[in-house]
Amino acid sequence: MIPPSYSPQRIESEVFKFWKENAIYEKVKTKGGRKFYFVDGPPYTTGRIHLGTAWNKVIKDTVLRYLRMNNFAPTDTPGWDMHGLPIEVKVEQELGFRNKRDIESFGVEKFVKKCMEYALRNKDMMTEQFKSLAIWMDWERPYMTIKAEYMNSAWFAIKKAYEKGLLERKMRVVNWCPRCETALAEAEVEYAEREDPSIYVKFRLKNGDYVIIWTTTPWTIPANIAIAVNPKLKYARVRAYRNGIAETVILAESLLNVLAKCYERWEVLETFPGEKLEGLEYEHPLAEEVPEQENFKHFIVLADFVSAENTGCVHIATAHGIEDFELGLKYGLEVFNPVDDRGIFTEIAGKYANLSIQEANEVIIEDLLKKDLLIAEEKIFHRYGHCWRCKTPIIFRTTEQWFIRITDLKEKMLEEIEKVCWIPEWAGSARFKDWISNAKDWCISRQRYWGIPLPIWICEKCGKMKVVGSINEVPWKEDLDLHRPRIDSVKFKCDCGGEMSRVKDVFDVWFDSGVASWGSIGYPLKTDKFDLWPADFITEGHDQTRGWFYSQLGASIICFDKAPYKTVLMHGFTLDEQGRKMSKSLGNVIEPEEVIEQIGVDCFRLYVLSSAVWEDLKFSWEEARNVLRNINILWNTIRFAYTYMSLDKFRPGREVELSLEDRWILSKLERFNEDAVSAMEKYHLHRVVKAFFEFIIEDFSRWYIPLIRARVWEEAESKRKISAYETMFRVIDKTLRIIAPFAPIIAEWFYQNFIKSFRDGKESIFMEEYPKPERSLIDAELEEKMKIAKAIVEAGNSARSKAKIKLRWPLREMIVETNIKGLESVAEIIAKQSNVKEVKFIDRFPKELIIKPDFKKIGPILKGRAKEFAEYVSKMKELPEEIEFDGFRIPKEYLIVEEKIPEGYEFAEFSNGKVYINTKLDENLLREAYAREVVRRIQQMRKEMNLNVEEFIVSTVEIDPKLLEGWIDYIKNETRSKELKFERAEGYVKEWEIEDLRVKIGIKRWS
RNA sequence: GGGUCCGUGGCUCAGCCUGGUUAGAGCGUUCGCCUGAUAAGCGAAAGGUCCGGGGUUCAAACCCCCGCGGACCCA
Repeated sequence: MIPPSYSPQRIESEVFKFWKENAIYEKVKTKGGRKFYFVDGPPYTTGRIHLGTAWNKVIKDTVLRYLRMNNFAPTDTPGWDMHGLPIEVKVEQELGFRNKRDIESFGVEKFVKKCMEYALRNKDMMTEQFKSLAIWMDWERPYMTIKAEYMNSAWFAIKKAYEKGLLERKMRVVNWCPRCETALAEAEVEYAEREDPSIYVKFRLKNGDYVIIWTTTPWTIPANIAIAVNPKLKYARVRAYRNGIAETVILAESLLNVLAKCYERWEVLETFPGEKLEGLEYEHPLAEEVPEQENFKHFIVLADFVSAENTGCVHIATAHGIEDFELGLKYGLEVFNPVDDRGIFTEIAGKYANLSIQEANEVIIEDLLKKDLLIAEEKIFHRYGHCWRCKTPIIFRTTEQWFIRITDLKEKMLEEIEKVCWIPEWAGSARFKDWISNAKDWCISRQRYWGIPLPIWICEKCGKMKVVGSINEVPWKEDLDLHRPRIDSVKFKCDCGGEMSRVKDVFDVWFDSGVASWGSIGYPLKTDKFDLWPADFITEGHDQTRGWFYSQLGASIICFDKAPYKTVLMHGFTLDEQGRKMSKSLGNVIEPEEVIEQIGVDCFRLYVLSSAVWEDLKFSWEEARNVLRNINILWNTIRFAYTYMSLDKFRPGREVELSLEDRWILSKLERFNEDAVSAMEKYHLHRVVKAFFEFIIEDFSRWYIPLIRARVWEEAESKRKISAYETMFRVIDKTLRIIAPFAPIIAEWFYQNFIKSFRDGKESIFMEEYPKPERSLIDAELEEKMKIAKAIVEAGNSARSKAKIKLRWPLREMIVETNIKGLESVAEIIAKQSNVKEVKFIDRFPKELIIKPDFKKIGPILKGRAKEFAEYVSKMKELPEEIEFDGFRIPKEYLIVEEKIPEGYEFAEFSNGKVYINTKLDENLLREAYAREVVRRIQQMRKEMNLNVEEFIVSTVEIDPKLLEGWIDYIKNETRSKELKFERAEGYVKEWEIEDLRVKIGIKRWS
């Protein structure tokens, strides 16, 4: 039985139950023989999936189901990314911790355990959410980045890097979070608007002149080592006056206006290129406050990166800026870093010791002011980097970190991405290429707890280094857990006799997922599945350009000199209806559950799969509900077919005589099939969804079913009827299989409840093969003709609506004026759908022309005789090239020509011509019209009485029987009336108005 | 500041790669129709500077260049 209306929740629970009880997933999983290696990009275990994560997995599931139906047995191990700062921060919040000291005193072991529990709990919650989206993956056996086997895969990679000389420890400026007290990767820095001080400071040269610098980080001045100017830029030496006192200052010539912030007037003494300033020595502005600074020489250096902004002179603190540091390497400048891990000044900062950088900002500004070195103090709003987890503004600090020399691998990486198939193409050729070209060495060390420990041991005595590439080198065999702090207790003997201890750091969490292409199959600990590598297919959002696409490529080049994936589908982001990011602070987050509750899993899937995969998806409730409406139509069409087929105990496979519309819909079906398959080859999932809706709504529901209605209502067994069943069955059967990967629940449900009521089948639709198009059934010419027929019917409707004649009223004739030939074959269809008795096709419908002069044009020529001329031309039946009128020669351009529609006709245009309908109703037509009006009303009353479709009735109609002469049998037949009497209405009685007649109709059950 | 993508009726989008009838859908609006798929369905109408400007071309929503706006990534 097919219930009258589509209830997603109801069929979901039935199908989920069916799948579970019969272990369908397990059976389908092992069905195919062809190998396919898919790697799931592991979602981070935040605890809740959001719209984007849901979309991501739906894409994956659709592809996997498609592959399985094509006899592949794709790997479908789901992954979980479970380490890292985000979880540490969450756990810290739960425990009310403020900093690392709190963790240390709580105990690292307990803390790590908490993190693990938290990650596992979240993983379980998210698993349930994914399952409810009908995602068929191997949920019982996921890969997890926290498992020893997986961590081993990361160690393997780092060992490889070490062996290839790609691992190095070096002093570098890194993004540093003073709250989390750790280095951050580029990818972990989030930019946001922020207010900072903006100050202009005078630095006194040894010769007494001043150089003016600008900075938004006063706290970096204690670490100042140099001033940089651009060698090519023009600088000016200026005498500037303030309160009558003059001093000499230097800054970029084009930026002299800055002086107005402090000086009343000034005069330029000389100008010169920046290179002239090189080597000039100056006094550190806070020399007294920071005595350590006495140890350094301060002088002006040259740098191309200095631009003509602010003052054109840049204060350089080698410890606090990437460019500063690099410049320092070039000039051999000292690195003076007075700020500790927490962002607090150390003892060497002199006066500022123990102040945080924020506190120091104020004190420093005050000191500069006191020393009369501050030219101006302002505020600035600018974009500034923040820690992605705790939102603390990051600082730049020079620290010793572990790096992978990506810069050495760039060439190879660029070469390898050329071999990858990117969808869309520009994801690789433009976006990813750009990112790699700009890639810097990868800082892989983090000074944290919850992560894969760096497997690097260093001898405390001789400094020798040992990189452990395998879990097998760890002395314990049981209860294998490589996490901190236990791993920290492992020591190795050095050749020199000393003891080697592990470097305390853990891996950047991006490194974890970077090894997924072999970590997910347990390599190198297990080798049985490694022949699958590299991945045939992966798909993630475009944010993963810098993330997983990149980390995987880097790690893979290190280990295997080869890209870890063959095809990458890059999908978009989910945004809100206005195209904004969904975020808690904006309050515009839409939960997947919310959507599913409203429209169901299938509609959710079809909705997210309906827009171009690589484009951002602006979530719209309106559109989402529209999908539900469309699926409802699918439901109704199948229910329509089911009602009659089951009434007639239909079995497919009987001899048929296909009529025109049958052949047409089958042609459309095969075309849909072909489009679906070719779209899937390119992973253009959205094209399949679009084609599906177009086929079902436009072709099947709106056109085919109305055309065959009369055929399926026939009482007797007829070939015409069977052919319609046969056709519908084929359409539904194939369509369900085509769409099954996208809308698995409804497809399975109809497979069980519709398809299998009429033919034998497999246990599940997912054991069926994906349909292959039968191109021989595609008939382009027929499709074209039908398209025109549709257009003609629509034009006819339009003409009717102009003439205000209802479709229910039959018309004598329709005249189609067109130069298209061969439409006779669709004449019957047009006639039926337009409710006209006859359709004629002609090249030219004879019409009277109304010819009028264009008075604006002839007026000036003919003057007073224009009226006479108008009368003359109005009698003309045709339009000549030229008219001779009383000695004038009037070209046809001076005339306006209108076509007069013959009396009793109305018309409308269509793509290839015009459609005229004869609007005159003769007696016969009128009687038929009345008959149909009566039928319509009796049907309405039958419905109101809740009569069964097959039940017979007795009808009584209070109307002059002459009005229905010749149509009595028709009425009886249509309404299943055993008797039709023209007398006092009885039974269920209703009074109706048919045009201007009042008619009482009564019906009652026949017994 | 740089890279990539996107910009088409009130809204959501197709078309663009491969230039060529009158730029298509759906939603919404207005008017109507249909009726045993029916707590559905269908049609018609109104509504478009195809972001703006330049170029190439016989011809540009489509190809090229320069702007503007948005998203993502980077600086």
